[in-house]
Amino acid sequence: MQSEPAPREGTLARPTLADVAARAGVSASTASLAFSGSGPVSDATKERVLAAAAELGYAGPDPRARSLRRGRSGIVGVVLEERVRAAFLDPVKIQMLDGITEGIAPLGAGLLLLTDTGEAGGNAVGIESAPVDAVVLVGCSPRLGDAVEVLRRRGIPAVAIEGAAGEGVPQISIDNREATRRGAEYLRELGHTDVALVTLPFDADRTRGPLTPELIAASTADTASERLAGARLVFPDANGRAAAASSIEEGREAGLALLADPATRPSAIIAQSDLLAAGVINAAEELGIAVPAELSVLGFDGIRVDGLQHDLTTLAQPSVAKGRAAGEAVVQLLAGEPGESVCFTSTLHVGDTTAPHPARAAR
Amino acid sequence: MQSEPAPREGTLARPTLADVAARAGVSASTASLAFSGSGPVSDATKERVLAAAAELGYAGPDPRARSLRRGRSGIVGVVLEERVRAAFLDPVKIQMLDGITEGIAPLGAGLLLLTDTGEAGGNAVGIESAPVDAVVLVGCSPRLGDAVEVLRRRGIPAVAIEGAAGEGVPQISIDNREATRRGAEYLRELGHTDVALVTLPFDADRTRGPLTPELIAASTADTASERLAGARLVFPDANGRAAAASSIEEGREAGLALLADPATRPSAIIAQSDLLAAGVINAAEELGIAVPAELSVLGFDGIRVDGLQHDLTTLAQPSVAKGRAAGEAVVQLLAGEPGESVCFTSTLHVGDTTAPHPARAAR
DNA sequence: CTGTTAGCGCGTTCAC
DNA sequence: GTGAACGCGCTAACAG
Repeated sequence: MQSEPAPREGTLARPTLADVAARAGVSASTASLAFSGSGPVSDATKERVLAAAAELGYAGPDPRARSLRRGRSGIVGVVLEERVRAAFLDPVKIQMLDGITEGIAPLGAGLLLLTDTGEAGGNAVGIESAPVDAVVLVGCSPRLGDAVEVLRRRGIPAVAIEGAAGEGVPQISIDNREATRRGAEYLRELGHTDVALVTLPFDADRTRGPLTPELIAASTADTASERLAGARLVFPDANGRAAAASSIEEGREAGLALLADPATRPSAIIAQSDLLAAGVINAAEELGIAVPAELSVLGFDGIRVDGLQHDLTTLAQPSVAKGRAAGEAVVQLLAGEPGESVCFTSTLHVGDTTAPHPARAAR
Repeated sequence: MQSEPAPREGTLARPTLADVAARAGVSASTASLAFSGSGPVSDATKERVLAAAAELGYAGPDPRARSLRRGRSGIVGVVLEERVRAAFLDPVKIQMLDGITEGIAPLGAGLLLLTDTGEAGGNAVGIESAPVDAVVLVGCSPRLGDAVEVLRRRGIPAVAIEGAAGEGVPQISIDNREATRRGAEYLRELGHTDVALVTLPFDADRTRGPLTPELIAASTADTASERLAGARLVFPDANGRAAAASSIEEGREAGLALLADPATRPSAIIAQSDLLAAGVINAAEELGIAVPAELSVLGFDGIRVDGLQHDLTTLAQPSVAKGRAAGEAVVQLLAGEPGESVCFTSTLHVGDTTAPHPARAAR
């Protein structure tokens, strides 16, 4: 072994732990302990090692070698069912991500963004080859089953948020159906009988348009289906429109469609997200319909819609807590524990976008 | 060495490539080639290996070992200067992230979210210990210099978006000063002379309030400073307020403060982001000030502000392209090439939020 | 086309 | 408290 390996391509050969150890006059294992700090090393030795490292420009142990040796990479994967841009347009997802970050904080792990779209061709790092210690599956997708199977084979623990999971996969969810039912009941108590729905997309194609039985039957989106079912528990004949995404603009379009004709105009609208609700409110204001005097609007999520000047009546779900619970489940799984499934309860927040039915209020 | 290592805790020992090779009756390297597909392997052998893998429940090569051997992890780090939630509230950042994803697509690499906040205590995976092949630094921060130094020592190539970088670090930026100057000139051509500013935060504390010389002097935010400088090239005396973040709500507050007093009310406001501009418009509408008839508003970014019913006059910057360029620079660096710095040009998009100065229009 | 030989850089036994 | 050896699981060279 040469003491001075030839630098290649003008780049100085990066020093390795062994180099540092040699420079400090100690053995490699001692140097290792000096860095990981987990073993008994005299302060003097430790200092000498650190000094040697500084002189050589050694930047610490190679994470790749470390993770091979330790069997852990210190990375948690987050699998989104859409492309990054789409996922992060949804405030709820962002909050969940933030919650996940909190939940896995004790791990000190990084978050690796993964999508289940398409296949990881070639040597791409997909769900089947990512150097992750665990994975959080966000949102239910048809191919989620495959993902779980791959992970099971790889022995990588997984947690699912809002999606049918599988054996040994803790599930973090909320009471979509029951919550929506409660919201709908509140509207009924206010005297509303003629209620329309603006739903989240039901399928991967994000079909926009009227709520047809076919569309509903072909649903691959649990969340949309469950919230719809909850609403129909109270208003069995409620109809409406499916949006192509959860956004203010989509809500506005659906709102315009539902409110344009005074003859068929509902007295209340149940939107499956706050962004959609905000859009519906915008639409109403454009049409000169007063909210909540002439139209009640119910949202879902409990986010603060940036720029909306209403206090939305909504079913507030604990998005951050959901993420945190998922993160904590990851921590449990990595500790060899079973990993706790949690179903959170959404709470009806009564704001200023709902009011008694106009006819009743007029009495 | 035992041929049957004791399975621990009821978990079957995960098969390794060697196990598969043995089962298939080939050598380990052959099995390796069968998986990576990069070498000459007969179809028959390949099939046999794959079959053996399937029987054993082998899920493919261990990414940790693979990355140690190859010297590449297939992961690109994205360093955000804020916590995840804050960063992803900014549409521009999300678009950039999406662009980065596109840019590094040829690598098939995953995106690892990193923040430069605090230190990665213990064995946490921070910028100084993340198993990444390259890094994109997003946004300029005071400690960005440290980050670059750490990466240099580790030999990890870096690209900086909107931030002073350093030797060998390609920089992706836009013409903040010049673009704002053009926007300001457009306002001057419309006859405006009394122009107020709503800026992005100048420091890490995100101080909200009047634009004082002290605040500006202590700026650690290039973007805010440059855009300010550009505006003052045209309106040297322009004053205004710094927002604590780029959001509609912050814009609204600043707007209310600037517009409340009719005596000092400007005829135009230059906002340093579209979200801030949208907030200013909301504030104006609340105060019964017509946009653009009584107040012109200029934004920056060129994003579609969800829910805003105006076509904002703004300086459209190519956010996605910026991200893509950063991604491409990463690809170049990893290929051993120098990595190209790019400074994009923003274009003035004239929408319906700017109009001639009221006095001139009245003529 | 396939097998053999060496490590990648580190962490972890053990002895001393 | 420290040193010596071994191997994590895989793959890049070569030899056959």
